[in-house]
Amino acid sequence: MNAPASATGTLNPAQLEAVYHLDGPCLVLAGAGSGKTRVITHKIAKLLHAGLEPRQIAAITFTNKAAAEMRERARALVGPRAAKALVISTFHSLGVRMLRADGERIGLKTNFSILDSDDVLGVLRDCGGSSDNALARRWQWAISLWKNQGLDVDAAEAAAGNDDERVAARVMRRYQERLAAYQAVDFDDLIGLPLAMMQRDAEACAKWQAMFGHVLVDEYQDTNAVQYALMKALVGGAPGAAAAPPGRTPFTAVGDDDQSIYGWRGATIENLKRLPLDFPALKVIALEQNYRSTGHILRAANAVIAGNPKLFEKKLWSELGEGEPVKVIECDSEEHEAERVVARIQALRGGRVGEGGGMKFADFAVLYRANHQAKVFEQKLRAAQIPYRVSGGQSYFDRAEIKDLCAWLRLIVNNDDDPAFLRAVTTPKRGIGHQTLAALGEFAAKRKESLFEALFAPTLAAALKGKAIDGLHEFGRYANELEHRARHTTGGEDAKALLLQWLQDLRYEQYLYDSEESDKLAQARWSNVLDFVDWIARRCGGVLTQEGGTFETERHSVFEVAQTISIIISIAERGEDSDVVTLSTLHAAKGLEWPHVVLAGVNEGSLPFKGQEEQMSAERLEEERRLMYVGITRARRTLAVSWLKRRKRGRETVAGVPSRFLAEMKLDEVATKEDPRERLKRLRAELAARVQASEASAAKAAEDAKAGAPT
DNA sequence: CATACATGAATTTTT
DNA sequence: TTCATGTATG
Repeated sequence: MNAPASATGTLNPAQLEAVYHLDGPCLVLAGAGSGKTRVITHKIAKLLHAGLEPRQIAAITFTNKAAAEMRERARALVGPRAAKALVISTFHSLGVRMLRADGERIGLKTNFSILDSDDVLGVLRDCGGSSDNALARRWQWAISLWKNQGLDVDAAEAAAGNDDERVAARVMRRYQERLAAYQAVDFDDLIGLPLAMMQRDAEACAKWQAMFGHVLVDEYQDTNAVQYALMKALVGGAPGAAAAPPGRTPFTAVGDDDQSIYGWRGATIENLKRLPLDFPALKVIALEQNYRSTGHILRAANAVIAGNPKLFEKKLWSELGEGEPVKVIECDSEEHEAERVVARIQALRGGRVGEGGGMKFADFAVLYRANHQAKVFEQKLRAAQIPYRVSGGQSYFDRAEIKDLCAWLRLIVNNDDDPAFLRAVTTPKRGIGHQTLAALGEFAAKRKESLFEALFAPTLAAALKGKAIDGLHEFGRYANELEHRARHTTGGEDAKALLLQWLQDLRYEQYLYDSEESDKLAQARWSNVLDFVDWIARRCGGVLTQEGGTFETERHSVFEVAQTISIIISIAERGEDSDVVTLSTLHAAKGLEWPHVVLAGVNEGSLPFKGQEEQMSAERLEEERRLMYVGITRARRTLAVSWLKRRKRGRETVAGVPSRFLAEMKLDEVATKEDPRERLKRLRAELAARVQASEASAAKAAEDAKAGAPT
């Protein structure tokens, strides 16, 4: 989140009103760039002054990144001690916290596992008796949406409208049984189960309602039905009741209905509509002054969003002056588009256009509707030797080698975590094949035990051959030993020694070289593994050397760190300090800003997106329009919008039509063709770049990209 | 059983 | 164009 221009001093009247409304329910409609995070952090400071303890203030976000940034911003205001104690977390981590503390009240062991979506997919294939990944993914999708709507298995069955959904509901029933047996929960359960706990257990409900003196919810427009219910439960509104009594705990919901772009994953604008009804005392405050963008940009944004029906009246304005007009770029093809965008970046950096001279690469972003659009830009940027980063690229923790190691850690923490067991027992290969595992699985299922428990059953000998049993026992013995050792490490050095010993025991490095065809790839993966070890060791704490001296941080055992692994996993540093151009989807760009933004591929069919033979509903179109609005409002100083005259669809190339949103921006300018002189200059520069970028460096870049190394 | 080739389908994403 | 799944062949 960004320090708005007014960061130095005072809050504007609307912001002040939001900050000072401490005692009742409050909805802050924060337009794009209106200083939303400032309001939240100042309100936190105000609440502390008013006498609340830091631990009584909960600020809930959607991503770990947003939570980390908010804590950082709060720290600047209230100091490190208070900031550390504030409960700033995602819905999901708050859920984990509640379940680890009190999950036993609803029959969940305190060391339950959290399945990631790959695990879930595997379990679903199993439950549905299908090896079809696409089918399992559809089930996963359907089940997740049901859970997000607060439906249990019975309700889902009732809601299923067609045969596919009925099958999905049946799979869901077996899936839920399986989760219970594993003592595992999925991501959706991290919201749903704490809610269920509060609804079913009056004591737990009272405890958690008493926990917080004020609850703040960021990006409120992105909440789904279950998240809203959980929030209501926490602040003391009767969850799910038709006419909820007013809440006892004051809260602040901060959001922008015009930036609601996650309807497709269950977020519902109903939550905004219902807030004033569920909380009649609700104070609604709109933040309309924008501290980010210039007049031309803001006017285009307002013009586009005016095409949507309004929930709350709100119009952005700015004192930053008119700035540069929005530029429309008309392109022959995707390649042409990428080349022109690259030329624009180079021109602005060289200071040739307007007042935008001397910019860094990090001042630029290219935003698009779908991930695949990044590809051409990557090519052209590489050819021009411009460093870049692609949003939503494969995360460090999605990599196979990291997941392998995580599976081991999960198994140590929770022996009943069968997906983790299956992954750990087969990586590296230790002569335990699927025959053996199938037999073990059957045996365990019959006894209603987890695989790990079944491992040591004396009667297992009847079901399996001696050699297989020996292998399994050896594995089990080693896992137990590792668990024991992991519980008794103290601090980072100790942890590192243990983890390296473990990797050696597994012969994991050898395994990588054996399973990867090129040594170079194996090397890259091994270095990921070592990074992972360091990362865990750091989290285990101990003596830390930093600029300004050494610090002693709290020490944790490897076991303790492993317990939190799947939830903290995505906090990992993503190296955001380097000077690179950003390529990002519009969705991933929400909440960010850049001085110079290009919206690429703004064509009918792409934005608004339309699947083949899809009938576009009004709601769908409105969400696409909000997406366009989000894109426009990312820009501080210049905005360019490009569209394609020829567009690829599948194999064939079809005529491209500029997006209706382009007309809706009501730009005075006519679409600009490329100036012939500019074109010549560009082509010349490109030729030079192409000569310069030797084959070798291109090959290296390709190799790096393949190995997943950051550029 | 494993590899080679053909065919078909292609949003958005966090936890 | 690419990726993944399906079919045919050795």
